[in-house]
Amino acid sequence: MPPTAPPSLARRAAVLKALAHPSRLLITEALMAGELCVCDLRALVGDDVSTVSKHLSILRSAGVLVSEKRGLNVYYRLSCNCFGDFLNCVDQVSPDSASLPKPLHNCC
Amino acid sequence: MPPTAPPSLARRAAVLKALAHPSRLLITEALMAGELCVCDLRALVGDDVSTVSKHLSILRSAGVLVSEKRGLNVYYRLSCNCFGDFLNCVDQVSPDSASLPKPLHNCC
DNA sequence: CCAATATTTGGTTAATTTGCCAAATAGCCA
DNA sequence: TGGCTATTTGGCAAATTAACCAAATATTGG
Repeated sequence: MPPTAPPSLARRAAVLKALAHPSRLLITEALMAGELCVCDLRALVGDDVSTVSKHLSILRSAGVLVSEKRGLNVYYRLSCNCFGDFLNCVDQVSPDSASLPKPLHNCC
Repeated sequence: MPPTAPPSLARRAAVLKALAHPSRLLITEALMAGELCVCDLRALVGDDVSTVSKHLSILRSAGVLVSEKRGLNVYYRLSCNCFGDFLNCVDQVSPDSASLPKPLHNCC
């Protein structure tokens, strides 16, 4: 077997699932500019702190984010800096294939 | 407003949600090699045909896949060819940050 | 040590998602 | 036309997810 095990379907899906929520994606996009503490992210998202904390927990256990406690605050940042390209691909997906005249070759 | 509206959070999240399921991701990966009909995909996934059809419907309405009917069969293919790079980013996310000794700089 | 602040965890309820079955729809050919 | 095959749709029960409140935990400073 290879030194790095082939990425399993479940593992890839878990990462995508972590990102597939508006609040969690908003958090991830915000962290592309640099680390933020939970209180910053709470203000950004607007939900209850406990809700935001659970979103962060999901992103962290999926490996998307890493955290570091400094004083009273916990700072979160992206574990990878490839999310820009990642989102570029997401954005290349057409707004809604059902609404397009031609079903094929929507983009790229 | 720009000719291409800025990609909304909800729109991006919807695309990711469509991909964030093991069966749907398996389908998407399989289609990277070229189009397949529903019966091929049913055999690949192993679920009931109606279940596979619903997965395909979700992927199509998210804009990830496009379909074309030829004869009795419906063929599905990717709307974009950027998914290879896309999955590379997903795979760069560490297996589980919680299991790593150091919380920072997991990858990239 | 005690109080104050920041974050996480537990628990509950509502909403969404999943996957199966059965039935409907569509295209092909005898 | 009638039957056959492929796919989609409707409906339902089980499982999962989301968001809130309350309570627990951790850290700093007086």
